[in-house]
Amino acid sequence: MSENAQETRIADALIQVTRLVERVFAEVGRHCELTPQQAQLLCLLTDGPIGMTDLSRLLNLEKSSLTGLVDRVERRGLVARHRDTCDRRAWHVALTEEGQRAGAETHDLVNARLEALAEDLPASDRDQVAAALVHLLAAHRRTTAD
Amino acid sequence: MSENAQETRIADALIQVTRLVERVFAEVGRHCELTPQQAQLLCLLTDGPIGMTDLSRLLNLEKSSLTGLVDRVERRGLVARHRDTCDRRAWHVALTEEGQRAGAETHDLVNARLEALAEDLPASDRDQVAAALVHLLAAHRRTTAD
DNA sequence: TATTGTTATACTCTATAACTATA
DNA sequence: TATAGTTATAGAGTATAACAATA
Repeated sequence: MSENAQETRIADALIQVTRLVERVFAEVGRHCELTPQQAQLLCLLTDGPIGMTDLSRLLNLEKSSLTGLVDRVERRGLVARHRDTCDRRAWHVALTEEGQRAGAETHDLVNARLEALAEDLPASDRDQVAAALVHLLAAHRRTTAD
Repeated sequence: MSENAQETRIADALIQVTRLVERVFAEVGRHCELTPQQAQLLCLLTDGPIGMTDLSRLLNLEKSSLTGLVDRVERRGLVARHRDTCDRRAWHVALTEEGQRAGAETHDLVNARLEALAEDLPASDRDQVAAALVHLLAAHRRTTAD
């Protein structure tokens, strides 16, 4: 019974954290003149080019939805599509020079905001949350890998 | 340096958790024939009626955006607007009888999915994550209260 | 005057279905 | 046949600005 209450608290906390992160992306995005979705896309691409199929999986988007999102950001000159050298059907999405700047700024601001929240925690807690969240994500991956 | 890496891991983990929760709402919503946003709204309302201003704060939405969201769900007969007895400008949004069913099902499914992830954690970790997340959220509230 | 909520408008976001090109 | 990505379409979601009604 008390165990159940514990679990409910986790679900609630996860949902609230989600709204917090969404808000951070919205606010940082607005500061950079990006929609939340565009901000997320640019953040992902700061690690390097990603193929459309991988992107749609990472962002939980149908391929056609991603096409539109990439179109709009490409129209603004922030990303470019490059043909895959091995598979002529596939494309990689990469940041342009201007996109690098916007992406880096967005990425840094988002991380700074999220890290600032964690900074408030005792160092031991910080490690534990990170580890536990990673554990949680791994649990999900195992579930969906079925 | 290693501390910084730790913090970065938290930010990344929070972002990935966010995408996971978004996905859960999308999948559960689809199962209930609701959009992710409608599913979230109905989940919130399972605790009882909420005023428009409070809802817009809880969902991070401009008032006008919320008006549209509530309109669409009201058109489907899942919620109804009721005048505030004290303030004639204000309205409360409440689930209809049909909305109760949809909201309860959505709420239960979402919580079950999220709790299932946590179940995989050792009980001690579970408590710690919940506590730490709550701490994180409190840190944010303190920040925005300025 | 300030607050609550709506309307009007113009986008962006998104999924579904049908399609093209390549593997 | 299967996969990578696009196009067409329709609707949902969202913010901004201007507004109405009430406090």
